[in-house]
Amino acid sequence: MTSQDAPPLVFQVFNEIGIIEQLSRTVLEAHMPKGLIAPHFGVLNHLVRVGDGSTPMAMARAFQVPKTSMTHTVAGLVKHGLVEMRPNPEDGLSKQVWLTEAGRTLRARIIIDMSPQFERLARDFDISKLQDILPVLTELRIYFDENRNRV
Amino acid sequence: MTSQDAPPLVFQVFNEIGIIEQLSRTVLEAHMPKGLIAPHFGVLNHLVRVGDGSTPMAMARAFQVPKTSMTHTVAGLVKHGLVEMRPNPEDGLSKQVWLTEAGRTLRARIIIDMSPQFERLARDFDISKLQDILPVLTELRIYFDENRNRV
DNA sequence: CTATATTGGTTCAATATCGCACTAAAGGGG
DNA sequence: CCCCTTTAGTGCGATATTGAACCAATATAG
Repeated sequence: MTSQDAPPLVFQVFNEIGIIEQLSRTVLEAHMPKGLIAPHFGVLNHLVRVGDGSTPMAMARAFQVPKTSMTHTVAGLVKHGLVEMRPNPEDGLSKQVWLTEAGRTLRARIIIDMSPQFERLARDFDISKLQDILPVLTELRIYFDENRNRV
Repeated sequence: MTSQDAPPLVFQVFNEIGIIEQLSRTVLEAHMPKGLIAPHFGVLNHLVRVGDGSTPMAMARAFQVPKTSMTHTVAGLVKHGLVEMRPNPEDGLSKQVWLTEAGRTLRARIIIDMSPQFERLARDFDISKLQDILPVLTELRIYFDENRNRV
């Protein structure tokens, strides 16, 4: 590829995805209390949706981040009283992460606070287009996930 | 939204986008020399494609990052001899960022190194689907960009 | 059972991100 | 001109990310 060529399709897709990710993350973080950022919300949301009591390592795998990053993120949530760590009764090695009431409440409040923006997007943007791209994005994500070691 | 509902469509789309962004960034960074990460490539690539001599502030706006982040990224590129900073001849305040030969060469080499992965993706994945989603992603990115202050 | 390998988690250090505060240069009334 | 606002860039501090090294608990091989 020279500088004159249009970038390859795949390249363009990842480029747009990168920008959208950044802009949407900024929107999310605008609705989070000081000291908390997107990964904190990601963990809270995961624990609500999948059920709490998960281990840090399981979540590190779910989010595809190094375990040290998850340690740090969970520690931040503990510091803010949004989750609790307990020893895993099934073994003496791993731990479990449990939501506190404050954690559940904060997650719900953030979603409620953002809903007007989602509604505006739904008004201004042809939602059927999002419906169309979602399965392709999912397929692409799964492809990457499966080929993580080779790609 | 309660924890029982499926998350709203928009939410799911951003979720997939976030994961894909992370996985593709990891792939890119696997092809970068030690000490350089995705934002460094982003700037090199931008300077090749749009033309060098751009100012740090213009690039901060292009990438939608705070100017302090761009200062830091450009400083890293300077330290590695991939770009040069020059005073802007049009005013006494701003600066210009120019590629060095090493910068051009590195950017080209990274793209060449990644091309087998792109080709495999093109083989394994139905590329016409990417063709279909690209305009929607672009539209979504533009929507966010335009509503950055309100959303 | 013992030795070794694997696994979950933390600590530490290097680097990244970004808000705040600051300086210097422009630009715009008056 | 002078004052005031805006703009580009930097320094600094707080927090984030992540690889390397480490520890403790398990699992496995012999």
